Amino acid sequence: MNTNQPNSIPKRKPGRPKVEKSPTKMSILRTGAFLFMEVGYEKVSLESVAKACGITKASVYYYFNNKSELFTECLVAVMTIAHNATATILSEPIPLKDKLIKIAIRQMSNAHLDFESMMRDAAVELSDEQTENIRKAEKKLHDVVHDAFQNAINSGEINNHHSPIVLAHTFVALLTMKNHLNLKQQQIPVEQLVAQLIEILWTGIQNEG
Amino acid sequence: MNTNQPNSIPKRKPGRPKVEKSPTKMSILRTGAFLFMEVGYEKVSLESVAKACGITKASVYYYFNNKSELFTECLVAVMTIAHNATATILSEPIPLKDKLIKIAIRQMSNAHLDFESMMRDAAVELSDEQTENIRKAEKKLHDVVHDAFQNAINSGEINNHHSPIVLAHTFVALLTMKNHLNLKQQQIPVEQLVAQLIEILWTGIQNEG
Amino acid sequence: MNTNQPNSIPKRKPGRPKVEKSPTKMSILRTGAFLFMEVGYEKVSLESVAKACGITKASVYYYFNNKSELFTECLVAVMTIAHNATATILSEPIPLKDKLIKIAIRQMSNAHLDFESMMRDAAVELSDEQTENIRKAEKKLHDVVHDAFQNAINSGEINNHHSPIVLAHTFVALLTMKNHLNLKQQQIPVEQLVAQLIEILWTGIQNEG
Amino acid sequence: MNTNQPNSIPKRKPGRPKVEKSPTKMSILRTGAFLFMEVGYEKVSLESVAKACGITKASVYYYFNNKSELFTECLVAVMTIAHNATATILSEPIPLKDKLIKIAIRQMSNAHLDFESMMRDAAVELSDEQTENIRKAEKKLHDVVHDAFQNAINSGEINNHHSPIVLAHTFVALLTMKNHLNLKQQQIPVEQLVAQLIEILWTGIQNEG
DNA sequence: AATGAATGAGTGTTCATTCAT
DNA sequence: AATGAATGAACACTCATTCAT
Repeated sequence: MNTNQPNSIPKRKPGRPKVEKSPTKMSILRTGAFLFMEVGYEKVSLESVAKACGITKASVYYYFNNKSELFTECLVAVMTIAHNATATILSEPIPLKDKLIKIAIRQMSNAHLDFESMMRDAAVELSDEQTENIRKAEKKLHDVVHDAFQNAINSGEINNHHSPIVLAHTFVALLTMKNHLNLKQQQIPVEQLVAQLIEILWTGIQNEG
Repeated sequence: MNTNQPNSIPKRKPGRPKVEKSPTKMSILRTGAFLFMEVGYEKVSLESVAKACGITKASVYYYFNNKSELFTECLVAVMTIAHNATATILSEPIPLKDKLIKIAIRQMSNAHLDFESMMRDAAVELSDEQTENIRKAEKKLHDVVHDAFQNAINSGEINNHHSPIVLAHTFVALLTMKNHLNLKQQQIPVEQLVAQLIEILWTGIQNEG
Repeated sequence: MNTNQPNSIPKRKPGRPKVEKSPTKMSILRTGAFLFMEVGYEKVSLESVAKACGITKASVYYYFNNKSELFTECLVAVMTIAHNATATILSEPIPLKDKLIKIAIRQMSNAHLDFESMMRDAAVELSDEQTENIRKAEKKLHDVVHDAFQNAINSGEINNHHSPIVLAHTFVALLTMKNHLNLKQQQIPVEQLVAQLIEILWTGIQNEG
Repeated sequence: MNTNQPNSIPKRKPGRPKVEKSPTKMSILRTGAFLFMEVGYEKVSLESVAKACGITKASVYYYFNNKSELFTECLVAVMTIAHNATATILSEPIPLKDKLIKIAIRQMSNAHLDFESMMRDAAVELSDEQTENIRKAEKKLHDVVHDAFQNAINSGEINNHHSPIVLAHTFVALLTMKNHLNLKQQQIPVEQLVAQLIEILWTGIQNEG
């Protein structure tokens, strides 16, 4: 580009250039996501997020207009990551049952709250648009599981006694069990727990061929 | 009151004595239980409990030392009631599968939060003793289900591929699905949902005899 | 009242009886009124009101649900007092001109902001009902002045060249002049200032009889 | 820049030089003046000024050291403009009464806050020097009115019953009435309102010759 | 010349808790 | 038995101001 051509001087934006994806913003997102998943919407104060990032509350507001907006962006990020990881596993050339086990282990290893509980907690403060955005990200996650069950039904890998919708929800419901069990004394290793859960589910849906 | 005066000996009423707890205290317990189950620990203010009872905040403190104590007593009450109802159903002379369905329908018909989510919400504010008290009440509920599964295994009604502990937890985990599904568009009637869920579980554990 | 009659025991309300017009509440009202009139809505923080009363911010909230409610009650109180004082003066058996002077002196001696400026300041935060309440109290003040001018026109005490509406507003507008003059160096004694102002107004409206 | 190099002597443009102030600074001044007059000192955030100018908050600080300085310069500018306009009208060869009407109409047509209310709003944050600067600009406006009244008294156009100081202030006070009336239901056309107000004032001060 | 980043001080509001009555 | 009064600690959010780039 020739800056000497009088008619087409490409005006370089004045002032300090913006950093691509500000590390501070990323730090807030990561910390927020972790905290929200850990203790829920209400119990996370912006002060705590800031402190965990080593910055000030006001700085959080520099990047996010308010708490519900931060929450939304954090949740969408988490959902997107979970979706990608799940989709990757589902596309592997292994039996569905093994995929389900891998997904369950991964999910349960991430300490986090039950998704619906958290949404209920945040519900009153989220705008319709924000709720929709999170739901959209969540639906993508569900859809990828739903499709996997649908395909398995079509290919005869599992029987067609149950709608893939219910199967997907059942699978997700089982994933929350880790929280139920973890908080009590009986510490069962994740792998073992997953194995048993999937076994139960699988016996109920497998094709007897 | 002078108990020595012959005329004023407080005659102990014959028959089963009424519950000794003052009606006000009972009212607080009932209201608190409902509200806590409805919206969780943090979102229930003592002011709201008082107002719902038609009394003042200070009156709540007259009967309960603090919020966590009220919470504890409410939860223990709820658990005890649920335990009794469950035990009654389990003692009926019908197949285990039908019992599970009856229990599931009853549980899901009571709109309420996921138990574990609520405990996590309240966790930081509960003393160890309070947590233990609630857990004890909850354990009684689980035990009664656990015993039912154990008996079914012993009697051969279901297979012995899975530990009764996991079965009990799986069963309880499935019970929380109502919340997951209800919050979304697809409104499925409780009975139908229960039927499908128990069907899946049952196929996984029934004895093939 | 006979408390022995079993059917009509006048239940004495339980608990600590409420003080008639709580001195604390009165103190808040007085202090708030003074501060609001002195520096306007936004610049008065509830913290400052509380401190001026020797209590805590939370205590202010014990008596008033929020800032706008406190503001409303303060303003209505001020307006009511001003109305009563004005009405009293207007009912005295002296010439209208003298009444106007007395009113003006009283008004100007109370240091306060221009009423409309303050309302504009508070406007965005007041509910429609609150605004209406204040306006109602203000209207009573204006009406009593308006009626006085109307009567004077009817009785021929002043000419009928101007509508009583405009006369009332002109009179009130002149009352705000103290603020304009006071803030500058030229300190003119209130009485002298009032005399000149009313003189100008009066010459414009008196009947030449 | 080396001014010794013969080829780069910055040639001073012939004729009247353009206003030296950068267009950005002028934009800030204009926008600030408008906003301050519209909603007062406190309610104008530097963010809003910047956004209205299409620049950043930090840029405002590049041209003005702080908010009170911006306010001061804005107000002085407004006052100067008002002074010039008023002086122009007063120098026209028409009767004083007509001049007053023209001035009043012009003033009332510019939607803005009462000047004194705004000064009181900003008072605590202005340095003595800043306050003085604004007052000086305002005084020039008052003086030109004051002189007009003085001249009218000297020439016998109006009577000498009132000091020109009070007359000037009375005139200015009447100018604020628009705000008082506009905010209520009775919408009176500016011209009609002005006519009535000046009529009252005029009857009170005219010479009966 | 102009900006992105960051902050400290303050504001309205809520709520569990205490205490004298 | 029940209540009115009062409080301290926390929280979401705003804004003028600073500074390196």
